[in-house]
Amino acid sequence: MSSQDYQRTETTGIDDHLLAYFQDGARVLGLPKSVGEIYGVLYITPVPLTMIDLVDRLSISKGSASQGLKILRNLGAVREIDLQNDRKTYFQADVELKKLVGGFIREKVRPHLNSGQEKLNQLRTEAQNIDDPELREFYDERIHRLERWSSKSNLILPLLQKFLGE
Amino acid sequence: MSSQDYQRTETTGIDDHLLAYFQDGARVLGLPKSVGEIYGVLYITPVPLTMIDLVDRLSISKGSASQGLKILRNLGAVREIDLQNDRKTYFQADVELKKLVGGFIREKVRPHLNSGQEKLNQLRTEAQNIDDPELREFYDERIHRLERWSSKSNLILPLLQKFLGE
DNA sequence: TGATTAGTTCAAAAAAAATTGAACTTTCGA
DNA sequence: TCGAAAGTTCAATTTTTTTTGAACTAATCA
Repeated sequence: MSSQDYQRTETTGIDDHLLAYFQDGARVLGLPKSVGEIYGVLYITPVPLTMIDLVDRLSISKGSASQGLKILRNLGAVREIDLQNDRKTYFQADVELKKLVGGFIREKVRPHLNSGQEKLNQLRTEAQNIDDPELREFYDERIHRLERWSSKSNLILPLLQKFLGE
Repeated sequence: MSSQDYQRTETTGIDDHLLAYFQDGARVLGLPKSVGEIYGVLYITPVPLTMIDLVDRLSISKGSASQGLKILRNLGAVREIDLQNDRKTYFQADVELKKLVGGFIREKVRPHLNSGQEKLNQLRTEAQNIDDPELREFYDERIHRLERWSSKSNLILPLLQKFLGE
């Protein structure tokens, strides 16, 4: 069964609502709407689809589809399928959220946490150069709070990942 | 000690890096940069500040400051202080992250989860109208996965809140 | 009361982010 | 080896979000 053969029938109402669901989901994660839509269509389609299928179905440009699929692949939300005797690449949603959660943490959360930690280190160094002891102490305390928060987040991420990834 | 009296001295380097830190933090939470900056300045200033102090310090418009403070107040990230014999309202950062985390979940996360759950209910209803039994089963299974995910998120939010709110 | 300052609101401008589409590369088949 | 289809890239455009600034309300004081 190829992506052309699969005919959709009475599912238009569902599809609209499903797309809205995934558009919203993308927003929450800070991803472009189109990325949510692409994942949505793949999620609800029983057969793998090509990029062109997505372009047709969603009326988006090849550029968007290509970019969106790249993002989804990097997140691990979408699987690539190469068939022999077929030049096209087919895509399928990874419905296990394990990978998606992991990918999101890896791509979107960790980098921010890490750069944040670096910035805190800089701040700590600079705070040492404050002459006024009272003010220095104040800064130290505030920076310390941020460091605690930062390490707490680092601590909780793997747990979150374990819990959410069924 | 009023907001005018408090003179900053050798903290310019720190302040730049601190602002960068909070700008980034705002981005992560999907908030405007200026909101992060406002919170940042309040966070690192030992005395409460007025809106005009923030306008001056950050070179932003009154409109931005007013809007930003509104957002921060709604999140519970910032406290309002009214002094008698003083028409101005002073603002202070709530450095306990408890409230900020709570506010963020309440204002930004919950609404999405709730509207998502509504959308899922609709989807479930619509799926019942699919004639083809095989296709219906497929949709049912996929929707069920989303429901599981949704309730899992609902379950974890209070825990997250408890853990992160020192 | 009128002048002055604090603060809000919102339409318009500016900035940022997403999307398009055309030019390009690669791959396969005839 | 050529042509056609798949897929990528990126400058230009469109859309969305944020910020500004001017007009407004409200409160204080002389």
